[in-house]
Amino acid sequence: MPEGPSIVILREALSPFKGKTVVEASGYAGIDYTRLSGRRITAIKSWGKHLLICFSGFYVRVHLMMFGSYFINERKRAGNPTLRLSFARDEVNFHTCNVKLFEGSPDDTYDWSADIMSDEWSAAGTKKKIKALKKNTSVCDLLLDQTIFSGSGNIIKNEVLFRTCIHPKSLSGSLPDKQLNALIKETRNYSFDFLKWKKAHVLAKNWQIYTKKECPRCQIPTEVAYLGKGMRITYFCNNCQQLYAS
DNA sequence: GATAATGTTAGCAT
DNA sequence: AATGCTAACATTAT
Repeated sequence: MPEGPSIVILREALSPFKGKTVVEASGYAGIDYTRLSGRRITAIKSWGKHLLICFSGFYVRVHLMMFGSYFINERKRAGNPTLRLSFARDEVNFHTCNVKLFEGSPDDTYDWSADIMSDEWSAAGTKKKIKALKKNTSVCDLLLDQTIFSGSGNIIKNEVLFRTCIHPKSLSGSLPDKQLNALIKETRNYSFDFLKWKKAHVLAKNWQIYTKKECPRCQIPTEVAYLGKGMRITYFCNNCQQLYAS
């Protein structure tokens, strides 16, 4: 389900629970659920694909992975939740996700400037991190690297490379400054389009290259390949996406 | 019913 | 020591 923008939607949906006290927590994540009982939620935050439910002195990280789902004041038909938070009048259920409790505050460990959806996101900081990478890092891996583009996923990768006319087999160290800047800027920009379209339930309708059989610019058939370390599916146009890999 | 898909990481191997 | 690869996990639509 989730790339960064989808987690922003989740964070916003849970924002009314800030200040509320957890009456009981349960599930099969294996965390110490008793820690949450009677504790007040101090903040609902997110970092990339991580949802952070914050309490005084600790926080719970929820990662929806590939198939995670959540239900607010309703329950999934089948299956037990990984995490259930029961409040006086409400209930939140998370299914099929990775849940972990951390001591301290998210500020201790998270680099907010890496989060493509954050107010603190930094283009300059992102560029600096990319420059520090090996020059032969593929742009496919780059756009899925959560320490650099926290929240970017496979859809964002595909659409951003198409929008910036960069061939997915390009290497980070071979990108001219102009293209590198465009890549960084467009990753954030598209992510906010993603958020807007996801909220309006028209995300897939606005895909230009992802899952497409034909390039919307050239009308020639798109290429499909499994690229990068993770061999993730990649759609691109061989004609209008320029290869930088000298 | 098989397949593949918006993801990550522990653990082993090099 | 650092890097790389694989298996594992879990759900749902096609």
